[in-house]
Amino acid sequence: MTATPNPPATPPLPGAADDWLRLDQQICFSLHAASRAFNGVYRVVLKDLGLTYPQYLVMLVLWEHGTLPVKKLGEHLRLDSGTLSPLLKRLETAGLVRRERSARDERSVEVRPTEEGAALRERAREVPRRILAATGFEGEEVRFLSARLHELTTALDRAAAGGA
Amino acid sequence: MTATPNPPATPPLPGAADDWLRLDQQICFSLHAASRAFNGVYRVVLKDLGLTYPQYLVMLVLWEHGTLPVKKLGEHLRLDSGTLSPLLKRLETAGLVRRERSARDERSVEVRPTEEGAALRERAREVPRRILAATGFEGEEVRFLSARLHELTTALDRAAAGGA
DNA sequence: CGCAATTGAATTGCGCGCAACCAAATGGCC
DNA sequence: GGCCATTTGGTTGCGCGCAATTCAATTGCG
Repeated sequence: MTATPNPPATPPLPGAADDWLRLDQQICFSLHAASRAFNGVYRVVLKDLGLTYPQYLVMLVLWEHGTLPVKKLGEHLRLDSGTLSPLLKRLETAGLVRRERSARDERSVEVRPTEEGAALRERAREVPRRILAATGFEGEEVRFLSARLHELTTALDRAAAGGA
Repeated sequence: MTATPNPPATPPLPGAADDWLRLDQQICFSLHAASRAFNGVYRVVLKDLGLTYPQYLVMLVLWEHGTLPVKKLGEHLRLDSGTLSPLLKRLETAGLVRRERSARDERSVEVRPTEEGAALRERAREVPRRILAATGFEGEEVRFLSARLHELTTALDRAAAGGA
């Protein structure tokens, strides 16, 4: 399955290029697919809670830090207002958070979990265990993988920001 | 940064649950963030080619396998027609592929790279090297990470399909 | 003080990912 | 041949994710 018969036309670089391309395909596919597969499992597990995966991420941050302005929320999650604003509006409609303009800085919007939102934390306690079970990995492996992915993200962000 | 002062209210499970939750946050965040970070780097690198990341994935498959029906493309990429149909339509508009109903099975639509689409392969040869450089990882590490992510995807897909 | 620059959210537009639904073609069965 | 389930793509609807724009509030600077 991993054997290319021969590049049919115009290879301006030596054969090694094809190896790069194959490697690229690997990491391309595997990361993309893993991300979507994770999303799928979270979708199933979170259905009971009425949360999507990104909404769950938001609630995780709010459970840990309490009330936060949209800006801070975005920094934790690497998301901007273009993504967060409608998402938070939906969470508010669902009765899980409240959004109110800060008194001392009218530009800022404070996001605060409601009673219901805070209560949801208890129902969410089962989630991590079920996710870990779905991975079939040991906690140690997950931790390791996590660390690697974090390194990767840091490097990629630097590269993207640094121009190329 | 990873120190929770103390769970303020109603923990029905012993403290270990908080560790699960933290671990979940880790893998949650790291995978999600890594996926988006990768997407961001690809966005930059692929801009010259006029391709998005998923479009690049489609072209990779077509470059390797030649003409394929939409169904097969979807199997390679784990994507369904809901995603592929509009994407392929855009690739066709861009002049990179042609779509034509199969003669012997009118249900099937064959996707074939055009001359221009095939030619794009040469311009894409630089991409993998630039991506790998952006990761700051060695080829070996990438290979390893890829393999792990592939395992992860397989496990997660099984779990999602298997009901839980 | 007044005015420009900056900041924080919201909005718009577009592409992806997926579920749900639909239509046409095919193949099996009587 | 007629009737059915299955297969294959397409369409719709909704929720991200991100770039670009807009707008109000704030800050900084003369």
